[in-house]
Amino acid sequence: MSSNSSRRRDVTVADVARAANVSKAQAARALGNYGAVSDDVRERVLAAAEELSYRPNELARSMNTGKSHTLGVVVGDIENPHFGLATRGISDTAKKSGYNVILVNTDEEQAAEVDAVQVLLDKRVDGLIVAPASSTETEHLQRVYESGRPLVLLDRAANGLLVETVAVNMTGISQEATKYLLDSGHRRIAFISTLKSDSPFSTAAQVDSSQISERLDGMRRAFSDNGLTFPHDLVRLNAGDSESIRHITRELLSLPDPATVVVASDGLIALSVLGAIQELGLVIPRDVSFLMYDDFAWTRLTTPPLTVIAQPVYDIGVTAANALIRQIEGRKAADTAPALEARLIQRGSVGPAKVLSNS
Amino acid sequence: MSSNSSRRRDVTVADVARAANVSKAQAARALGNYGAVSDDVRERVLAAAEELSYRPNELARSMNTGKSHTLGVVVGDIENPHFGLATRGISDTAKKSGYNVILVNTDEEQAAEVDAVQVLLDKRVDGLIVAPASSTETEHLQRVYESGRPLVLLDRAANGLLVETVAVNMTGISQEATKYLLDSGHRRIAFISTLKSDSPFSTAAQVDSSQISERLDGMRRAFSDNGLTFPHDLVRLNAGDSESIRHITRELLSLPDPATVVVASDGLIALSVLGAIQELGLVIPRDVSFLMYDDFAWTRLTTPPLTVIAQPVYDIGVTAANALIRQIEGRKAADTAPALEARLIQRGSVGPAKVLSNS
DNA sequence: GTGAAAGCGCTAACAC
DNA sequence: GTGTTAGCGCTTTCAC
Repeated sequence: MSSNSSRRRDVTVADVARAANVSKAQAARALGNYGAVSDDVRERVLAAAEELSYRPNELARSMNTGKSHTLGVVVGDIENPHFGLATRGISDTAKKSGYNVILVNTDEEQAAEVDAVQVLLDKRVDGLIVAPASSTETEHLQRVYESGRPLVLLDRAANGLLVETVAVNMTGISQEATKYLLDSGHRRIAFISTLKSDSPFSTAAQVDSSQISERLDGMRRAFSDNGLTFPHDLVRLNAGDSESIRHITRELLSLPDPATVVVASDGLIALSVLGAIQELGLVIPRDVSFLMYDDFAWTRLTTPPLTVIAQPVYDIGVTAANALIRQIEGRKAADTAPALEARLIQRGSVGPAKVLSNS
Repeated sequence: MSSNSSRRRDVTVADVARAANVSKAQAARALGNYGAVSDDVRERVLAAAEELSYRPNELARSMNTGKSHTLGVVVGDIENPHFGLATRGISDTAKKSGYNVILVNTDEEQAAEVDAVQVLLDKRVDGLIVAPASSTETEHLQRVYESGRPLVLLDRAANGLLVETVAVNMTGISQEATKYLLDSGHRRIAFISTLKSDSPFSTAAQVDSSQISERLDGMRRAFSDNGLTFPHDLVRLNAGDSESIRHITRELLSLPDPATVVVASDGLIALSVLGAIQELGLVIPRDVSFLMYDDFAWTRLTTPPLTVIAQPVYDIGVTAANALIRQIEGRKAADTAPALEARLIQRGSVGPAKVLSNS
């Protein structure tokens, strides 16, 4: 049986080399399998390594090669199943190509994101996947880009940044969904997002997130296609925590000219909106209609099941990871652009608009 | 304006030292703020660093210090909101203490877990948090322990491993919940878990997960407290993907002596079980009762809202991270043991047992 | 094929 | 306080 148990210090190439009676260089070559090594030497080295249960120090290795075989991922909220799923896609894909993943959560705080990117860079990750909290404050991403480190944006584009971005375009689907709502007779369509924005929404204002601005664009188009005017007064940004979302929901539904349908911009928001509607004693879709982004399993279990805009979230993660790895390994973009498209799934939460009592 | 933009090579302490007209050592001391440095020198160095936009190479730093300021986290499935939340707790806590988190997903595969632990060790993380896929195959964890690297187990204990474990004890709550079911007249109580197990469940068999065996223990106790026999035939392990769970559910509900209540061992399973019940056209709790582990927001939105066993998942993450960091920094355990307890939340999914037609 | 020796960017003894 | 000099564990010239 092997004598020494692993005590304090780790065993190094030098130890292995000594045990195998070869030079450190040869041992290193055999272990890292690069360069030229005779079969004889390789065998002896590998045997010795096994015997000593040698494990390379990846830190030292990375320092020389400059490669850490690690992908840095920065997301707003890992607790949000949307990001959970996307992260899963990234992680699975990374593993398949021999990469690890460092995950940093930013709480959707700009400062935290800047920090996270810096930390990851300092750790010399081979590349970064970032779901930027803002589409306008992007100097930190610009720096990454300039430093030459591969970077892929997830879910949201960054203004003026020529960086590969993996996201489904939301304009079309939003337009389609809105048309559907209009066709059902709805005119008072509310939209709730947690997006942090300085100005409460106003027509001209550039919205600080490509995802959200695309969705709003789609809504606007659908309205103008029908010769109607988009009800800006029903757009609510800055919806924060659950309580805030509930409050907003109650308010939207008790306006003099209330919303007849509420669109929730993600699954977390949806839960709070639905909670509020439930508390108000309103019945979907009789009293109010409901539409949400993202399709999770629970949306089929409510009464009625919910009408949603489903996104291929896992695939977005996979695609982003593949794109990043391709960049890292300096390969050309594949010509087969995988179609990432959202689609409207009509279930039971959208009904005809409630006829107004007056007129 | 500063002349050189960041081109190829990174700027190093040597560069900064040169620019500040001091020795490399002094520059390093000032930058890493350790050792003795005069105010004058510190200022010059910091200014130079700023000017050159110097960033320390954390890899090099880690190699010397042996500390990477990084926590390795190994979970079965980040897509599962249970782990999403726990991870969030870990991540928040880590950040607060200046640690980063490397997340590795194992798909609940033992081999992947062994691998993940090894990779993290190779990357020289300061410590590990692992939610072990198995309570019995623990050699890899044993090795971590022996190597002296701090290790904390999450959610599940490992047999014979004297490692700090953060998990709520499930026996008591399971007993309480089962008593509640028994009091409601249920005798045919089914339990579904995705736990991978060699043998289909049998009384004596040691179940390969502390979490699950505790839950089963609790059930058994409640039954014997009432002088009843636990219906082992209704325990289903190895429930795999969604389709498998649905199949199992259908089967349990169509036995000659069918289950009158189904207990789902986590949120993901619950979704499939509920889907199956819905497809069967059964109504909860009239036709069948339902109980699940973990309390997510959507459990309040179904009709009826679901009765659940809530665990402080986020806090489990927080506690685990704190414990690990404490170990890493060599501090003593805090005497204030934070109580992590699960509790039964009665909502509407458990009703009186359906009276059997025969007898 | 092989080995000696020079780094990678940083920290840490050790003198002064 | 400051500078000099070794390393950390590995990869990588560069001779032989």
